[in-house]
Amino acid sequence: MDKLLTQAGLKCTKQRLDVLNILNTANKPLTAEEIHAEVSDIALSTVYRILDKLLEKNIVIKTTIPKSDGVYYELTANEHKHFAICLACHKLKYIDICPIHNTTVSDFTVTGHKLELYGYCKECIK
Amino acid sequence: MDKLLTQAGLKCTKQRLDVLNILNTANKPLTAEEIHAEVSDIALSTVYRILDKLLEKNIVIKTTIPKSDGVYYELTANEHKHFAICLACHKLKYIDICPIHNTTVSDFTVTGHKLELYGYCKECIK
DNA sequence: GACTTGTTGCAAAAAATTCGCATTTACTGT
DNA sequence: ACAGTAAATGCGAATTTTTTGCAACAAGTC
Repeated sequence: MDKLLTQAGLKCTKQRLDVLNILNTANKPLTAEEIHAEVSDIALSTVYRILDKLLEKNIVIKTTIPKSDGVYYELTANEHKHFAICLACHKLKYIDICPIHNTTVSDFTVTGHKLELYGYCKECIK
Repeated sequence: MDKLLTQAGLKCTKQRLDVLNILNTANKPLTAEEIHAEVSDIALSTVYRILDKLLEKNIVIKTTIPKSDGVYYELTANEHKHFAICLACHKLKYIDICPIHNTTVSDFTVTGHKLELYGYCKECIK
């Protein structure tokens, strides 16, 4: 986990490792508040500053979740960036398929992507 | 444009049409502030309330833009939801290809999606 | 171990979003 | 067209979220 930091030229502090670990084990996007709530002894402003750095280095990405307030963060490295959101019950369902493989765009080198599907889950479709 | 509102069971007010038109002509995601700046005589709180309703009815979606602050809104109806973001210069490039056609997920009925590609544009790759 | 620079904590400031309430407006059925 | 009804708006204030300044602290380097 600390390789992410050192490779990006960031100092490897306890606080940063905590944030990374929480994002990693959560396996879903979290808000700054949620991250702060999980680590007992870290200032909220520090969480924001850490997230800023991680965004800058493309270690995390920001996202929003339909029908949920606020901004969420998740690890770029996690292959859990793909989910389907039920527009009725608002539950997230992680999907493992990825239809984006080897997508090419002219005049652009693709290094990553984010995909969200909207629709209705089995329960709500009734 | 007003069909979107009446079909969703929303009253068709001047303010709502203004917001929809701005989102439609902008052809890119806008923040609440940006929308407010474009319509001279509408309260900012009203912009937020309108956006809430439009989200609720799935007429707009929320999104974030890497390296930009805040929450952005864009029309679901617009087929401009797909863009590539350069991680170096942070420019958006709209893409017209859609690799998601007819994607199916088990136990889920897909009605829409959002796709963002990350990478480097021609200029920055050098 | 001392040095240098980047990081953190805290409290305060700024920005973004929501809320309460009086007034106005859009739709419905005459 | 007209009155009635429920919903939408404007305004300011309250709340929530995010950023900032600065002194103390900790990580990486020699």
